[in-house]
Amino acid sequence: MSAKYHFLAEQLEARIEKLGFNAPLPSERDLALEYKVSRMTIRKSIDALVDKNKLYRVPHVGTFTTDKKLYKKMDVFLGFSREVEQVGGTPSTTLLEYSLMPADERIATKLDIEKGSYVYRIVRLRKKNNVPLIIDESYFPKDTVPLNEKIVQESIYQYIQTELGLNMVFADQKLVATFCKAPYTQYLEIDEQTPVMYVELTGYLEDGRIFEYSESYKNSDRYELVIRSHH
Amino acid sequence: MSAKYHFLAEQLEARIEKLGFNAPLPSERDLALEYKVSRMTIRKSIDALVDKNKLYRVPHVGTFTTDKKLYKKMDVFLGFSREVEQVGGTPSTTLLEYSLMPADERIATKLDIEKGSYVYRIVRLRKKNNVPLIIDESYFPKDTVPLNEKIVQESIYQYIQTELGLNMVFADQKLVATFCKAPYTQYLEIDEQTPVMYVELTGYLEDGRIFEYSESYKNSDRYELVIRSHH
DNA sequence: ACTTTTTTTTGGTCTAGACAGTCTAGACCA
DNA sequence: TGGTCTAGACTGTCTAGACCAAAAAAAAGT
Repeated sequence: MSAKYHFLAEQLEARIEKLGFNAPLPSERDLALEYKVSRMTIRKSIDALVDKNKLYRVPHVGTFTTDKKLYKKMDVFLGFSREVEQVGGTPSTTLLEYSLMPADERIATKLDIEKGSYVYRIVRLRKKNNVPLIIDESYFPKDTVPLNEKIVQESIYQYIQTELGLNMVFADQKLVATFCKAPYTQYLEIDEQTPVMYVELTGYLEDGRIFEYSESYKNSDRYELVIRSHH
Repeated sequence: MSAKYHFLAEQLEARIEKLGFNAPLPSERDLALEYKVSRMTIRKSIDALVDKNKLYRVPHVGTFTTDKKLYKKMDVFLGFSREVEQVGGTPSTTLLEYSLMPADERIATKLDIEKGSYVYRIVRLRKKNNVPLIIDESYFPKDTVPLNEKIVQESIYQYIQTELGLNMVFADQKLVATFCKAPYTQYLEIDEQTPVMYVELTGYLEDGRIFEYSESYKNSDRYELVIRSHH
């Protein structure tokens, strides 16, 4: 973690924030001089930021900050609260259930763990501006993601990334249009003839372990699911 | 394109194919000697393959070929036919409409082109094993993607990639659960009370141009939409 | 004022070293 | 048998140069 290029990338990222869109970065040679590192090192920092879509290169011309219009973020890994905040709404969550339980056959399979090992089961109602949007049933394996009620009421995703230092790399989502499961219609304030999006999400870590499996019902009248797929 | 590391990456990729899963690659130093390049160069080749999920590194131990079980492909950019073939089904397509027309306000906005410039409108019914799954309304801008009826009846995506040499980099999909639009229920062989997935897809090229906008109704009883999102 | 030529700047690639931190296997010792 | 030390192998990081081709800027010529 004490890698020089990593530190430089953070420095540059802070600098980029102030530059606005499509602003030119100093040349690689100048930056190398300024930070007193070799050009290869500053290049590795820039490479990292290009990967993160913070910068783009134009050969023989220069390196520039990203045009946000084109590459605005749509990130499954933000978590619900940040997602809602990004579009200027006020998120709120009602914790309907929080328990530690042994995984049954089905959940063990979904999380790729031993049957009987402990998992957290979390059921949440998520609202935007007090309008109910989503019901979530989430499962986290205790061995990989040790939780407590305080964390659950804040941001689980942020905890996984910053506190546990785990790298969430991708998520598979299975999407089906259906009707809402019986006990949940009242929470979403819909009737049983309203179509909803049913989504099964499996979240993977860098090393291939699954850190989350969730099933959710999303109110399609009020919530549009937007997903970006990269090639 | 004549970059040495790029060439090496291709050589290595061919080599990897023969190695099987989780097989160790020779050490970076050995590879550098073998191919008569510096270690930094062979590293850049390996980095590229790590990005492509063909290899993974274990610090201080070695570099290994990927475990395919974990990283199987799920690619929006395959197109419907290949997608169905991958799961062992037989795809078929009925071309319901094929026309060249000037873009109206709405379509021009979606494709980010001038109103009135020409677009292809293609409506297709897609089946798997003769079971109707999807109705697609697709729009392609003529300037970017010149089509003809023969191409439409084969694979548009393959044509874009191999014939036109365009690089499709990502697609945004907006997903909503709803009921099927009136004239299409008969094609999908469902009634108007069956929930379907309504998907708006916008496909982007490397340079930011939009090569496709489509609206589709997917029969959720028979077709599960699976999407992988990367961080 | 305009065009052409030359020079400079830029990112892209590549080299041949170097040191640090980690893991393994074998030697050695208690 | 079990613990410790050590030498070697490995990836990760970093350096200080170098050359290339394309773009841009500057200079020169008309």
